[in-house]
Amino acid sequence: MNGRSISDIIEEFIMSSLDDDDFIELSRNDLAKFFSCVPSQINYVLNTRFTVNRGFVVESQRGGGGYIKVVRVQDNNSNFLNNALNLCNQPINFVQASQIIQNLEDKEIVTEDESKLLRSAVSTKALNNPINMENALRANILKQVIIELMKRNK
Amino acid sequence: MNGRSISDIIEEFIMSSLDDDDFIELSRNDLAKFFSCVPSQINYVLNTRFTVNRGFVVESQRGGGGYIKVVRVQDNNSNFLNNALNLCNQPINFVQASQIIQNLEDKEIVTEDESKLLRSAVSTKALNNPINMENALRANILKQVIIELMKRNK
DNA sequence: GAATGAAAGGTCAAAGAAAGTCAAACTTTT
DNA sequence: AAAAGTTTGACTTTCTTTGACCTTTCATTC
Repeated sequence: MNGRSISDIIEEFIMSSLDDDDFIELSRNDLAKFFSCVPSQINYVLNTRFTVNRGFVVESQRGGGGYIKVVRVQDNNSNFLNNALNLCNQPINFVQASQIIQNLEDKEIVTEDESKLLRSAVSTKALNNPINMENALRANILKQVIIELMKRNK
Repeated sequence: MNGRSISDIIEEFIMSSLDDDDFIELSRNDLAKFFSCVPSQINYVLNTRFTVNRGFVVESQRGGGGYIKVVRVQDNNSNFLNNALNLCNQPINFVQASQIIQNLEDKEIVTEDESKLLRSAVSTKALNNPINMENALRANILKQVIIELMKRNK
């Protein structure tokens, strides 16, 4: 039947909680209790309904005082950004990446400074070596970013 | 608006006590009493929030008349950048990277916008999967950056 | 001047409090 | 019947809170 599932109801609840605001913070456990479901159901709703493609980002923190934050990310350039985002579902070489970044700059979505930063973050140098070594890789990326920053004001 | 745990509140208190000054002296016991927590909670806050990477040094003295002194360390930009660069010669996890970026922002080397970009570029999400696949990885990084950009102008 | 006791602060590990993951079981749609 | 979508719960990870015990320093007292 096309009656609404509990997930649909939770989705609607979160949606209307968001209302005009750009974000909402909620407690996974409380929400689960409120809807008499298991906490992981909240994750299911979040993962299936509040995706980037639908214009949301979810952030969270565990432990005491933990929370889940649902952020709405609609904006004026949403078509262009969504396209770019979809391009990112395939591998992208540096030239392509650089073009994307150039477009961001042309549309004034990022400043020239920022586009330089981004280019350095995805440069071949930054991404050269890794064999499943997240931290080493990250270090390398940051290194490039910092070198770029050193070029600022002389 | 992300501050619900007692640790967050104590952090905020210390931060705002610091305000313009570059150091503040406080009594661990009094603070703990004030916030109705155990004294070691103060240490927890100090250890997790007022770290060197975040630009603080904590000094203390035991015994009668003991105290805890939280000092904001200042450092010129080129020193700081050099230090940061050196840090990048070892693997860096996201928390560490994030602290470095925060410092860049605090020192006004990057804008708040830029620091958000950078954080997203080195986020665990961005660097999660790779097995020596530069392009896929880069795509992933860009994806994160774009998501970040979507948050701009609402 | 050494011994002592109180007054700080320090450490560390266990317990607690969230949230995350993943796969199995179930339901609905095609 | 197969595929797709949903629900559930056991297990994991992360972050915070708490308390018992330790160390250092200062002020007395002998």
